[in-house]
Amino acid sequence: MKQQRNTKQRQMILDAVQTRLDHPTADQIYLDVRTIDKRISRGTVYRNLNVLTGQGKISHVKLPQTDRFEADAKLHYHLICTKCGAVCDAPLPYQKELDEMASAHTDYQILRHRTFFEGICPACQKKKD
Amino acid sequence: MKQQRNTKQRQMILDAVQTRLDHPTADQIYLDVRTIDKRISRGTVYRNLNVLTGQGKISHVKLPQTDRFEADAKLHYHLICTKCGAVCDAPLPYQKELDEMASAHTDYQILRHRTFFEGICPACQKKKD
DNA sequence: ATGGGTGCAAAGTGTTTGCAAGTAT
DNA sequence: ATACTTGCAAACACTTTGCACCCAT
Repeated sequence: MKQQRNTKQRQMILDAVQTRLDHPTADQIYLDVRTIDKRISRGTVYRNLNVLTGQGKISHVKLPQTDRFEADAKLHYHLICTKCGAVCDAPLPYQKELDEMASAHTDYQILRHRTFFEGICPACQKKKD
Repeated sequence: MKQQRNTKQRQMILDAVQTRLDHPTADQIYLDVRTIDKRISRGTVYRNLNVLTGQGKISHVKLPQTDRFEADAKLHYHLICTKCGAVCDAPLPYQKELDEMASAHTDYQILRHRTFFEGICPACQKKKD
């Protein structure tokens, strides 16, 4: 694997993800970092989010619409509001038995699974439209 | 809800999805339908795939990269090869208990969940690179 | 010094949309 | 006749990339 350096941009991007408690999109990270260094480019943010994900320092949350990133690298599920798009962690443990079941019944070499729940968040329920 | 018509384009698109045994992308459907009617447009395909999904006649498989569609409208999981992108149905039943668990532990009104397994398909395993 | 990294802008993907003309009901 | 649909092309939203310069090691 190629040697990877520690640039100040990469560090700022990691800090930005770790600072946020939610699930920011790449563009939100870009905007956050830009408040500190207004010369950073979107390309650099995208490239580094991928590098940091590869290093296991952050995780890439693959959802419909727009992908998101978060500091918590442990496997877990997400909840997404189909009205407003809000994303939060799901209060359920990762079901590793599902990977075992899938492995047992297919010839795929199963690595993991990703699950996201679709529903209406409390705020949108109140709007009752 | 607005009245929906039965156009020949819509029917051809539904037929195309039902004819395929795999999980075609919108563009694959477009190409398939084009072999029959070379005047159809991508916009029409996208619009109708959404309409048909809304009618419950087909299902929209939301995966990273490119969304796919399939004739089977029952809830089920998918397997995706991280090397070649191949998609197939997972041999596991939909775990409705997960929806109940999520409902019990959050204030979201849970509608469903989507799960996809990531792994290496048999063909790519043989390539052993 | 050397090769990974950055900024910039252009190019890609995949999908949606405005509009005038067409057509199912 | 009415209003849902279509074809076309332009517009979008998000992400990747080529390139010349820069900088961490």
